[in-house]
Amino acid sequence: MGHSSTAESEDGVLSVDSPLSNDGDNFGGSSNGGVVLKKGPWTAAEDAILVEYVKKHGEGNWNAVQKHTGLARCGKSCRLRWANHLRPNLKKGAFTSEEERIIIELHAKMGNKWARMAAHLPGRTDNEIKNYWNTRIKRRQRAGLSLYPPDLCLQSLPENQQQLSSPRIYDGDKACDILQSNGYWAPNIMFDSLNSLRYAPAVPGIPGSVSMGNGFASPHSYGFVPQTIGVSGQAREPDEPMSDYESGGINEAPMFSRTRTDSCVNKSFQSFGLCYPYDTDHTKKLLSSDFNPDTDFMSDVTYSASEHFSNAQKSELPSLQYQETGLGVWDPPPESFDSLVQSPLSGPLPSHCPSPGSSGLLEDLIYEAMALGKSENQSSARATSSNVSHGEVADGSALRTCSTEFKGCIDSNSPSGNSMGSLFSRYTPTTGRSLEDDVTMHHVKSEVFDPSWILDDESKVDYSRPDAMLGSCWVEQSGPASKQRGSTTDSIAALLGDTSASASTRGFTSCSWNNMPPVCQISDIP
DNA sequence: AAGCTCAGCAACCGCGGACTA
DNA sequence: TTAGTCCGCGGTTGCTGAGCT
Repeated sequence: MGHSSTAESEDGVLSVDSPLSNDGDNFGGSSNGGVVLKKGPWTAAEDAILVEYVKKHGEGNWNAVQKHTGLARCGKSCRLRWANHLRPNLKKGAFTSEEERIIIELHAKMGNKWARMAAHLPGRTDNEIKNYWNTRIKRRQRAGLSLYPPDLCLQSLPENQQQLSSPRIYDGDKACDILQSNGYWAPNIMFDSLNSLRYAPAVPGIPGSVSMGNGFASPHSYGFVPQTIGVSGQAREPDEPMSDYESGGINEAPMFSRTRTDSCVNKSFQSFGLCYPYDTDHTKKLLSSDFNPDTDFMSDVTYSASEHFSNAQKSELPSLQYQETGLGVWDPPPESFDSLVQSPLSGPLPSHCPSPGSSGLLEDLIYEAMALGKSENQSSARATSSNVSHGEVADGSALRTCSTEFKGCIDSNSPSGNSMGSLFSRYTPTTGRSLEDDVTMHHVKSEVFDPSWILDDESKVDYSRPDAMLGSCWVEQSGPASKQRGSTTDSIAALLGDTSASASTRGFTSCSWNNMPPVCQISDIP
C-alpha cells in the first residue's frame, strides 16, 4: 500500500511530523532514509502490509520492512506490532486463572522478566504479561495487599537457605540468575547464619523463629502486606484465582503454621505496606561483599508505613521496607517499627538469636508472644524446642501437644519451614478442577486489613488466645466471628472489584495445625 | 446528560546485549 | 579489539472506554 509518509495522520495517530523525533536509535526514529516514519496506533492497512511482509520474508530484519514495503514504520515498531498483535497463535482475551497462577509464580521466580515469563505462556506476549502485572500491582496496592500470596514470601525462606549452599549466589551473577538457579528469588545471605536455625529454634519452642523473623523483618522478607500475613493459603488474593494452594484446603497442612506465624506478626506489620519477594537491585546490594547480614538486615531494616507505597510504586519489586542513604546505609525512618514494638523481653538470648530490640522487630514480637505463650503452656516450648528435622516435624506429635496458639506462630511447620517449592506445588493444580472450583469448595474467610490493629497497644493482645494472636485472620470456618468481619471483608471485596465473590467468602480456610507441609522445589514450574 | 476518575491496553522510548565487520 | 548495527527487553506514557458522581 505505498504508504506516504505524509498521509498517515488519520485515525488519530500521531502526525508524521510529530514533535516526537528520532532519538538516535535506529529503531525509534521518525524518519528513515528520508521517509518520515509514523507513530501511534496501527491501522488495519498497516497490519496487512506487515503481515504480508512477514509471510514472505519471515520474522526478523525488521528494519527492512520499511524498505521493502514502504510501510512508514520503524523496524522497532514493526517488531512490536508483530509480536504483540499480528503473529499467529496469539491468545487474546483475559488471562485464565491458570495463566494468572503461572504469572504469579513466574514473577516470584524471575522478577520482571516479562519476555521469559511469556515463554512459559504460549500465546501470550511479554507486553500483555507486563501490563497484567502492573495492573495487578496497582490493584493490590490500592487494596493494601501483598504483591504475592503471603505463602510465596514466607515459604521462600527455606529455599533461600538452600541457596546459601550455592556459590553462585556470590559469584557475581545477576541476581535473577541466581534466583532462577533454584527457582526462586532470594537475596538470602541474611540467612547465612541461620541455616542451622531452621529447625533449631533460636527461642525454645520457637523453631525457625529467627528465620521467620528475617522473613518478616528483614528486607528479605519483602514481605507482604501485613493484612495478608497470616492468611497464607487462607487469604484470597483478591485478584487471583483460587487455587488448591491458596485456598489451603481444609485439610491442607502447610497453611496452618503460616497462618499463625504470620498472624503473630501480622498486625504489627500491617502498616508496613507492600513488599516484594524479589528486587534485583537490592538483591545485588545485598549480595555485595560489604553487606553484613547480621547488622544490615537485623538492625537497619525499617518499616516505614509512609514509604512503602512509594517504593512499591516506583520500583520493579520495591520490596524493601528500608531506605538507602547516599552512603548505602539502610537508615530507619523516624517511624521505624521499633517505635511501635518495644522490646518486650529481657534476659539472655540464644547467641544465635538476634536480641529483641536490636534486631528484631519481628523477633521482638516473637519474644513477646513467646513469653506470654510460655507462661501459659510451658510444654509448648519444650515440645517445639526439640531439634527436629523437617521430617521429624512431620510427626507432629510434639506440636500437637502444644495447644497454645502461640506455638502456631512459631511452629516449625511455619512458612519458614516450608519451601517455596511446596508452595508452588500447591499452586500447581493437581486435581484438575478449576481454581474457581476451589472457591466454592471451601468455606473461607478473607483476611482483611484492620487499620485499628496496628494502633492497638501491644499489651492488649492476649497471646494466649488464638484469635488475639491471629487477629482478623484467624481461621474460622463459620460462625459469629466470621460475621463480625463481614462488613470489612465485604468492603475489601468491593475494593477488589475483580472478584465475583465477596471477600467474606474468600481467602480463608482453616488449616490443620499438624499436617506436614510437602516439600518440593519450584522447579515444578514449567 | 455531562463531567470525572480510573483501569486496561497499546505503543513508544531508551538501554543494553548480541552479532559482525 | 573496537565500532557499528540489529534486535529484544523493560519502563513508561498516553489513549480509550467503562463506571461513577
